[in-house]
Amino acid sequence: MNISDVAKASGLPAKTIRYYEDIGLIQPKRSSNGYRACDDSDLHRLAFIGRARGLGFSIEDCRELMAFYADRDRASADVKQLAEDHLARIDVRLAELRQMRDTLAHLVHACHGDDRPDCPILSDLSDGLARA
Amino acid sequence: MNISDVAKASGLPAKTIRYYEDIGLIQPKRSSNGYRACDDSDLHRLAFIGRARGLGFSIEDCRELMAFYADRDRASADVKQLAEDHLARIDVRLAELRQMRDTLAHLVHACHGDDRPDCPILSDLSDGLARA
DNA sequence: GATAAGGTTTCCACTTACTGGAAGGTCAAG
DNA sequence: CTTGACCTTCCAGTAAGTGGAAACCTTATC
Repeated sequence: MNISDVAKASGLPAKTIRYYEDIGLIQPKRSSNGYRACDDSDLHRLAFIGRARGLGFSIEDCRELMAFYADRDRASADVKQLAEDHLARIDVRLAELRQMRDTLAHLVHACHGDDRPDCPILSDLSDGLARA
Repeated sequence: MNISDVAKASGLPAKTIRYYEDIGLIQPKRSSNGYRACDDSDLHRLAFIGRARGLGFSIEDCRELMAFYADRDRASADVKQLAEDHLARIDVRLAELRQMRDTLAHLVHACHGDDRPDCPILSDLSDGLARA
């Protein structure tokens, strides 16, 4: 398969696939013309990475997950630990975002949004009175 | 005020304040020794930026918000529009994160996390069966 | 006056995970 | 034989800082 075929099959942009090769996530063979010749295992790895990235795992996490996947003898506890750490980071980020959203929604609601210049959003940013 | 004083007062790292000057968000005067001599208006601007960043506004948004703030005649509708757009982006991000979190939590829960190699997390990443 | 500690300056590099674009080689069709 | 669609590499840029080096300034102490 040429790169655009794998791109279609994996759902990843060709550019991204080249990048993943650059950073050593895949090592596809090359055809005599220099084109990447991806096989099913390359596609499988890319799909794996795509799904892990879709769950928010970092590239380094993906590297580790793939190493875990390749090591048929590793303990599932190791994988679970990695996933739990990631989950905890997501929860932190979620809490932050919810807080932002609530404050922002409150401010947006308070702003009448008409032709007049008076604006509670700017007032709040300016004087730092964050009324929840 | 020297930079460390403003850092303390604004809650921003000195490095960040220098960076904000680099990109033109503030233009503090200089003392004869070359040190930045920040006045209250610099501090006010930094605090404003810090709060806007805390609400997740991008630097470019901050630039615009400060322009709005400086323009006493702009319509509050303009500010509200900017904030609403930002709120909408946050909502999208929140929905994505929640989806990630739910899928991930499900997988973590399904993984027994012991010494054995069998692991639903890796299985899912590998075969792409995302059972919600 | 010397020295040491601590604050400040600039500048350069690095981070994450790509993405865009340029210059050029390859392939299949007509 | 040319056209268009692929493909290649390499360089640069993104967001928003952060880390560190080398050098200058200030203040206190000896």
